[in-house]
Amino acid sequence: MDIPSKYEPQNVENHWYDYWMKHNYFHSTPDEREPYTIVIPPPNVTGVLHMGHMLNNTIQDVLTRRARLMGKNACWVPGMDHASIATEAKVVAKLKEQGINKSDLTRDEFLKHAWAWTDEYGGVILDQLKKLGCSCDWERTAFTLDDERYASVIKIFVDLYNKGLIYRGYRMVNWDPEAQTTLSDEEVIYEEKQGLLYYLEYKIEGSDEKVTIATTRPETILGDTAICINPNDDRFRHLRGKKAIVPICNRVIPIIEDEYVDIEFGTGCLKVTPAHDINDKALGEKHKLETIDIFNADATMNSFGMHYEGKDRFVVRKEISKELEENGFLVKTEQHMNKVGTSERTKAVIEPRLSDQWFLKMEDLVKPAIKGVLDSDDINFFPKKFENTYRHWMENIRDWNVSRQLWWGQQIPAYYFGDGENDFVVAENIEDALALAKEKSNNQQLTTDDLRQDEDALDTWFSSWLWPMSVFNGITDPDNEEVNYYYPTNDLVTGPDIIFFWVARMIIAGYEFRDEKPFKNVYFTGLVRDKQRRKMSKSLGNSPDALKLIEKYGADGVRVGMLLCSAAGNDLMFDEDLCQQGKNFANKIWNGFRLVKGWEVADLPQPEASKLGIAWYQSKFNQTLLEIEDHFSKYRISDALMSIYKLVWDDYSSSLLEIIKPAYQKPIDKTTFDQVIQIFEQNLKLLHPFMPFLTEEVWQHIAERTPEEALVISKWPAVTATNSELIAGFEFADEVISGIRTIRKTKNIPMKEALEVSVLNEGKISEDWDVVICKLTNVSEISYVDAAVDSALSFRVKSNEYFIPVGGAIDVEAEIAKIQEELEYTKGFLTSVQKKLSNERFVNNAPDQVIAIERKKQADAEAKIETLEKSLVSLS
RNA sequence: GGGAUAUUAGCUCAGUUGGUUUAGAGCGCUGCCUUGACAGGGCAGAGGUCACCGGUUCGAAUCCAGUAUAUCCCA
Repeated sequence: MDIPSKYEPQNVENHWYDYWMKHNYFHSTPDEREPYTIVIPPPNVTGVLHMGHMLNNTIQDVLTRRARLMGKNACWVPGMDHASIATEAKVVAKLKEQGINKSDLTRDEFLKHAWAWTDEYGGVILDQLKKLGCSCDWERTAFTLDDERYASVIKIFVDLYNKGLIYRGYRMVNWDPEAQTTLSDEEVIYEEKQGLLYYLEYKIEGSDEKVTIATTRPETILGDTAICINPNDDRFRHLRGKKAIVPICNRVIPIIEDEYVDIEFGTGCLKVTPAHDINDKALGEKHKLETIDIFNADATMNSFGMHYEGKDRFVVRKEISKELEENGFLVKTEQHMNKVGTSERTKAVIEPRLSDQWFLKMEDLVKPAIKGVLDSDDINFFPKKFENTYRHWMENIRDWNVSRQLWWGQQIPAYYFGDGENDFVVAENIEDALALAKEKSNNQQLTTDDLRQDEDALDTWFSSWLWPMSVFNGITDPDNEEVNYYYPTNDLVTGPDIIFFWVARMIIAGYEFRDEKPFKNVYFTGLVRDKQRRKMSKSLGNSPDALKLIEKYGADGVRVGMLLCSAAGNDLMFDEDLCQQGKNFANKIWNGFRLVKGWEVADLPQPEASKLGIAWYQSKFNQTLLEIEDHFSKYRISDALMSIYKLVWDDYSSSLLEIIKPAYQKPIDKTTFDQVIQIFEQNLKLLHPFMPFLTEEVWQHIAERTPEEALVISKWPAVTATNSELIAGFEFADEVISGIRTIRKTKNIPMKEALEVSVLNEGKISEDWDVVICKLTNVSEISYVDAAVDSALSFRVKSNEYFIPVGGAIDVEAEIAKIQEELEYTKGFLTSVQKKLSNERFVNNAPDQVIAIERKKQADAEAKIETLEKSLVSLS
C-alpha cells in the first residue's frame, strides 16, 4: 500500500462529511440515552463565516462530538437569525440599486422581496459551517422568522401583554436616522468624538441684558423651550423669573431654575430642548415645558427649522453657527470631547427622539434569572468573572423597548379600532382581536376591516430570547416529547458581547415561560483580535477569509489553530501561524500512522523494550485522559487539546514509536503491532472532537469499517488505573537518554556509532529501563561499576552518575568546571531547603506532608552533592 | 465619572484552598543533524527580581492596602 508522506486535507474532508451525512450520524431523536443538547447562537441570515463564528462553532462541535462519543444522545440544533435591521438594510439597498424605493412598496410587497433575498443569499453560512466540520443536526435547522418561531413570538407577546408586562409608551428612544428605526440601549455604541462647544448669547426679554449658554448642538436652538439656571448660582440671581429670546426664531422662552444644572460646566447656564435630549425631556416634564420636535425621521430639519428645512442636522450645525456668528450671537467656540451614541448596525449618529413604542417591564422578570445564576448553581458561567457583568446589568435593568420601525420581523399583534390612546387590543390573530375589540369598544358592529394592525415589528432579540425553547416547538406545544427531552439544554457557547442582548434574556425567558433554566452552562469565548490586538472587523479588513484558511490549512488545522490560542474568556490574538501548527500536527499524526502501517508483521517474540514501552504508554495515556477529563469539566478546551497534543507528539510519536520501532527493514512482532494499533485507535478517539476529518480518515485506513464502526460514533476511552511507578521509571530513563544524547552532541559522535555506558548506581535505580535507554541512544551495553570511571565524560541524574568513555583526551578542566557549576546550584538549593527546615516555626506549623517533601528534597540534594564531590575528587 | 478584569520568558498563556526542587507550557529564537514515518521532521540550548511600593505569614507569583498601565462594561 502506498500512502503519501503528506496529509492532504482537501482530498478527504468533503468525502467524510458526505459520509457522515449519508449515515445520518448527526441526527438525533429522543430515546433512552441521556440527552446532550446545544443550540447554536444563530448567525445572521446575511452573515458569512468569520473568525468569531469559527472559534465559537469549533468549540460547540468539540463538545458535541465528545458527548456523542461518550454515548450521549447529542443534539446540536443549527439555525439562523433574521437580523431585522441588518437584513432590512441590505434588502433596501438592493432594491435601491434596482431603482425601487421602500416607501413605494406595501408591506407585503417589501416582504416578498425580503424573502426572495433571503432564499437567494441567506444561509450561506450554514454551508460554511459544514466545511468546518460542524456536526449539527441539519434536519432541525430553524430560522427566527419561520412560521413556528413567528407563532411562538406572537404567542409570547400576547401572553406578556395579558400579564400586564407589556405597555405602550411615548418615550424618548434611540433613533437611528439612517435605518429609521428605534434601537435598544444595548445597540447604541458610544464613541468619543472631538467636537466644539458653542457659547451662544440669548437676549433677555424687555432689557439689554444677555445670557450666555454653552451647547454642543447649536442646530437644536430652534427647539429650545427654556433656559435653565441653578438656583444656588448667585451669578444668575438677577435672571430669576425673566424670559429669554431664542436667536433666529425669536421665540420667547422662560428661564427656569433647577439643581440639575452643573455650575462648573460651560457657563453654568443651560438651554433646554425637551424633544432632543433625554435630560432636557426630564426637565421639560418637571417644569411643564412645551416640546418642539424640529427633526424629520431622517434627521433633517422639519418646518420648525425655518429656512433650514430639509437640510441634515450636521449641515445645519455648520450653517447655523455661521449665521449666529454673523448676527453676533456666537461668543466663542471651544474644543470639546463628546461621547456620541452611534448605531451598532449602521454607524449613524443616534438621535434621541420621542415616539410611541412598546415596552416590556423587566423589574419582576429578572428576579428568577438573577437567582438562577448568582444565588444558586442552576446555571454556571465559564469563566465565572462574567457573573459580575451579568449582575451589574440585571440589577440596573431598564424596561426593554421591543418595537422597531421595520417590516422584516414579527409584526406587533396589536390592533387599533379607533383613534383614542387606548383604542387597541392585543391578540394572536385578527379574529380574536375582533372579538376583543367589540368588547372593549362596546361596538358589536366592528368588522375586521375596521381593525388596523400596528405597523411596527418586534426587536430581533424578542425572537432569539426564546430560541432554546422555540427550536423544539416548546412554546406553541409546551408539553411535546422533544422539548421535554432536550430542554433544558446543556451548554451554550457564545461571546461575552451578547451577554445582555441574548444570554440574560434567554435566562429570563426560560424561567418565565417554562419555569426552568434554558441551559446548564454558559461558556464565553473571547473576541477574536488580530496580532495588533485590534478587533477583527470587515471595515478594518483585518479578518482573514475563513474559507481560504480552511482551504489552505484544512478544517482540522484551522480548528486546532483557533483552539490553541483560546483560553476561556480571554480575547484571542489570532495568528495564522497557529493554523500552520495545526496543519503540522495533522501531518504528524498522519505519519505516526504511516510508519506503523508500513511495518511487516511477523510471528516473533515481543522484545522487552516494546513490552515495557507499551505498558508505560498505557499508563501515560490514562494519566493524560484524567487530565483531559478535568480540563473538559472546567471548559478548558485549549488545555485539553494541549494535553492531547503532547501525548500524541511527545509520548506516542517521539517516545513509544521509537521504543518499538523494528530495525530497518526488519519485521515487527505481532503482539507489539496489535497493541500499538489499539493504542493508536485510542489516540484517535481523543483527537476526534478536535480533528474530526483527519481522524476519521486514518481510522478508516486502519481497517475496513462498517458504518456502525465509524469513528464518529465510536466509544470514548474509559479511565483505568495508572501505574505511577512506570511513569516515574520512564521519566528517569528519559533523563538518562537526554544525558547520553547531549554527550553525543558535544563530542560530535554520530548516532551510528554505538557507545558503552557505565553507571554508578547510587540511587539503586532498577535496570528494567536499560533496554529502552540502549535502543533510543544506540548504546551497546550499560555496565554497573563501583567507582568512577577514568577518562570518561560523565553526567548525573539524581544521585546516579553515568560515564561514557570517549576516544581521545578528556578536557579535565571543562569536566571539573561543569561539575562545579552543578555543585554550586545544588548547594544553593540545599541551603534554601535547610533554611526552611531549621526554622522551628516552619517545622511546627507546616503540614506534615509539606515537611516530608522538604526532607525528601534535602536528602536528594545531599546525595547529589556527595556524588558530585566524589566525581571532583576522582577527576583531580 | 462609576464598575469589572488583568499585568508571569520575544509572543500567547498555565500556575487550581499560600508550601511538589531556585516558576512551567506551546510557539518563536540559537546551534547541530540530508539516506530508513514525518525538514510540515529530529536533538540540544538560551531566555523570567512573576508591573511597582508597602503589609500579613514560618513561607507570597498566589492573600491585603496603595500606585502605575492596559482592556472591557456601564453612565
